[in-house]
Amino acid sequence: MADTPAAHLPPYARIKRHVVARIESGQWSVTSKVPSENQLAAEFGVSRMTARRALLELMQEGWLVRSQGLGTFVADRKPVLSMLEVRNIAEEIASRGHLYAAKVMRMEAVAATEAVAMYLGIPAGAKAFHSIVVHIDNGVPVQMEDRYVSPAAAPAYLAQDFTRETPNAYLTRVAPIESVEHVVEAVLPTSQVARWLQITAPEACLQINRRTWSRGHVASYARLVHPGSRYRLGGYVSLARGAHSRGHRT
Amino acid sequence: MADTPAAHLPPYARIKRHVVARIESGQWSVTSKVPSENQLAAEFGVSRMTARRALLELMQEGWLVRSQGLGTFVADRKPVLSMLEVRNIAEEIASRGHLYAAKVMRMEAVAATEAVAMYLGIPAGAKAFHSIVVHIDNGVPVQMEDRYVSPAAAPAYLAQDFTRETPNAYLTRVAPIESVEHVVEAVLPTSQVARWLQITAPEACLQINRRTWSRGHVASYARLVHPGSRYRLGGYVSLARGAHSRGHRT
DNA sequence: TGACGCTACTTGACTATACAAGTACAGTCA
DNA sequence: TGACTGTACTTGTATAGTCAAGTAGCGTCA
Repeated sequence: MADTPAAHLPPYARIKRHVVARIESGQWSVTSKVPSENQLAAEFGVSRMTARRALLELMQEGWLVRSQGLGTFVADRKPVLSMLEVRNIAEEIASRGHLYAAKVMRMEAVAATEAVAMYLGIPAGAKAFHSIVVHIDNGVPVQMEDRYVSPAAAPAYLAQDFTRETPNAYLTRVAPIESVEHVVEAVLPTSQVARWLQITAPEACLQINRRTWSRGHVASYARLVHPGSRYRLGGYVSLARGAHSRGHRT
Repeated sequence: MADTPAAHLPPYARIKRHVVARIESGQWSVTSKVPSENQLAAEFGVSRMTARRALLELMQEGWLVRSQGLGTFVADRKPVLSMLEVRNIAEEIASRGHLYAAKVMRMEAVAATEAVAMYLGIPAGAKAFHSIVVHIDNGVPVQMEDRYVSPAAAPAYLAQDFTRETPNAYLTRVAPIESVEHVVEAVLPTSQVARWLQITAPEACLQINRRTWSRGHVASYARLVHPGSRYRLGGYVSLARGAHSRGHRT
């Protein structure tokens, strides 16, 4: 798709089209760096805010991945799914939650941030248990979970470990995914996460925010970063924004 | 969820929290009007662009519905789905595509816009067949489809009708939904659409962009506005942004 | 070697302003 | 009555600048 003549597109849309054309033609391949806001602004003779808007929208649409201080990169995109695939994948996800082994890398009590508190249904600043869990599949780390658990709803087999802070990794089982809150695809792993997942290049990761329930209560709010598994979990089940009466995206 | 103390939230986030709190507490009910950008800016002592950002993000997150010239309204939201529900709904959608009757309200040959051309894989400005289809369920109009069909891929039973422009409504069958391109929920029906769907209040509609295939080619690109059916189609199957090598959101 | 600080560059947040474009409504006029 | 016009208000697009915050790379120094 080449740059076709104007057709009265506003500047920000023209920049979007330009970037999409470069990506689709393969000139800018996956994970390669995209010109910065200032570079695009200069190239198109617009202000930085206009170039910025184009890049932000393309990020939301899944074309790009952005990171403060690093830059903007071409995201890894997946094809549209048929209803049949949706059904099969939903089935698999619903059934295979216990298949992985997992290592808990870190565990500590923290004060819940605004977002975490909202998901857990506790006041902001209240104590929550934070653990970092790396999921292992056939010896390969495929998924990293940044898990927050409300103290009241902590399952028994984990609660004992929360009483002491343990820097050592140990194995635990993984709860099945019961529902998906929402999915954010525009994520670059932090250096820490990249190390855990053995990522070298700036590879676009998948970020899933999910909630699990225990005895009818919200038990945990987790963010998954999940670059290398067979199914890219969240991308397939990205469906619901919002929740019953609480919970949002910020 | 009341307005809890600051916690170093940037202004735009504080406005978002304020609006969400009003919605969740029921002070601002569904489809009721939200303060305008200027009103919020004055109330919070920020510039219009900052208030605007808050409203725009809340729109993307499904809290609000906006329309130029009209204003901003509280959107109708749905609960998070379990994997089980996803499976069931995907199954139903995949199987019930032929259940509806439909009326074609208008049919004419038009020049494809940038977006339509991209979806159909034809050059912008090339001729496409545009029809407006209203779907009937038990005598009630539940869905309106703004359908573009590439002339090369037009199915035989429709092609004959494309040769003549017909202002008269007539019944046709509805092709099953094979896949979903993406879903936009933040939509107010135009006055025309509202009339067809017999909507009186400014009710938030569901907009689905989908593509169907015919003999391996992209046959049509349709936008569905879908307020009243039992399952709110797109909201449940909103999953894939982007496509194989073409197609985007703008 | 390792810790530190500096610089250059990136995105994030925000201001204040301007004009364009779409909607609703009241008023005018044939 | 019906068509038209102007006004007020809304969101959409864009500018040009500021400062904050995060990252990488370099050199310095103990």
